[in-house]
Amino acid sequence: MTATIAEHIAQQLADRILSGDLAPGQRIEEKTVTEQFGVSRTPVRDALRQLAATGLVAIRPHRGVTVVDLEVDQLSDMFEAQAEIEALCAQLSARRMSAIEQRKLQMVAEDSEGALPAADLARYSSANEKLHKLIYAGAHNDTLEQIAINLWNRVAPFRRSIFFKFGNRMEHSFGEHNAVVEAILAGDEARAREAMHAHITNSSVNAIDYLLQHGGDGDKPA
Amino acid sequence: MTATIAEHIAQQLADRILSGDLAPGQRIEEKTVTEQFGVSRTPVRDALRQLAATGLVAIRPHRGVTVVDLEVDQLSDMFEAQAEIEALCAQLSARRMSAIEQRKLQMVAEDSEGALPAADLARYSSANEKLHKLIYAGAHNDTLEQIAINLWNRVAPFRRSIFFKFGNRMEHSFGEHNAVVEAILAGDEARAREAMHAHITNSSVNAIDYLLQHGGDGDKPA
DNA sequence: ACTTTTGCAATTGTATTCAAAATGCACGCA
DNA sequence: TGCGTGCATTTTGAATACAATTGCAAAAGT
Repeated sequence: MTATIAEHIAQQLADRILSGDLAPGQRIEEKTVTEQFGVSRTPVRDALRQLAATGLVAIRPHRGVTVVDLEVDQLSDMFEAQAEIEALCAQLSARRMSAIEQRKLQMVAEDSEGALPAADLARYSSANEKLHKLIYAGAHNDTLEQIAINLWNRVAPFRRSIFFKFGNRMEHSFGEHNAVVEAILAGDEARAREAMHAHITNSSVNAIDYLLQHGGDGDKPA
Repeated sequence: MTATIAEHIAQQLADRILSGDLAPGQRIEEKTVTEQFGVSRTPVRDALRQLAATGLVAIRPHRGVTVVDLEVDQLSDMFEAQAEIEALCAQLSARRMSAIEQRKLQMVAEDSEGALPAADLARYSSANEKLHKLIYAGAHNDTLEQIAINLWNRVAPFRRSIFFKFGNRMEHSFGEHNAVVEAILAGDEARAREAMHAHITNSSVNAIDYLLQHGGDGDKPA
């Protein structure tokens, strides 16, 4: 159960960042984390270094740790990169997915459809993440999968806060997903690539617009 | 000038890994590093965590730190990912490079040509790295650039040891570079993409072959 | 009243100490 | 003679203590 305290803390903090519990721009003091987990500063510092490396937090010497808060143009870069990377994963998935993987993809797509009538955002969001990660894995390239997951995590805090503000986005998203899934199941690499590229690009537009309106700052408390 | 000791150590260790001074698979003991730099274990540990996050070293709980030594199939994945990522960078470079960036690219290409007659591997290797990194930067996407640099660093120790064993590879490499550069200068996205993809793939073949012959192990001392 | 400077408090960076896990070796036994 | 168990050493993980840098605030000077 206990790999190492530092690892455990890193995992917990990452979850809290991804879930939005810790908002972009928010400060993370070592002392606070220390008290919350009842451990010394050493494993906390280790954990924070790990998170910094994944890009979830930023550490500035003598100035402390903050949850990354991206400028609009940085986020644009990240969205573009994600569009390209995911498009690539979709293409490779169309080429390499096994029958079992394809079936799983179908099942998740169908599950997400079930969330539409009830406008169940939480359920759709969960299925959405599963679907994308299946496509990462379907590319059958661990390096690429890691890159894709990392990108996903880094933009997650921003996409999430936006996704819940544009309800109608869910239906569009579903339609785009279907296009991607169909292309993958048909083994049509080019179409899978294009469909995924369009999907990520579309879903990015809302996020960018939203951030432009709100001055690039996240939903910080004070 | 003094950012922080940990950062400094991380930089130094990274250099030693990339230069091949620390070979893949080699163990890195905290105590040793401690003595070499004349500091305590804390900043050394910080540095090692940073390196672990970039993928240059592997840390296994209670078992110490080693320079990453990849299995053949892991390395294959990495080469494939690199081919795709660099191809993407080349494509975007063809689309977005400024006149100044294009000129720099030309200059580096010409410089690398100067290394051919003398079979100056060190000089060619240096120009080679510059050329690739110019293309990363030319894509005008910081996220993508970081991903590309990270991939480059991770495979560098393996490419390097191979590059010096296949002298004739240099001329082929130069020819492929020219194809990429020409396509970028012409603004031909598709051709730039394909040319770079072919280039990385070709240069990977030797590395894979070499590693297969030598049992997947690096050039460890003992 | 405003600007500048200086000192204090808080937080991070570094060193040192303590504890726990893992590796290697020796001894004993089959 | 070969293998397994148990102990000792070594090395890493965690906790604590110390130092240095930063940011703010208060006070003094203009």
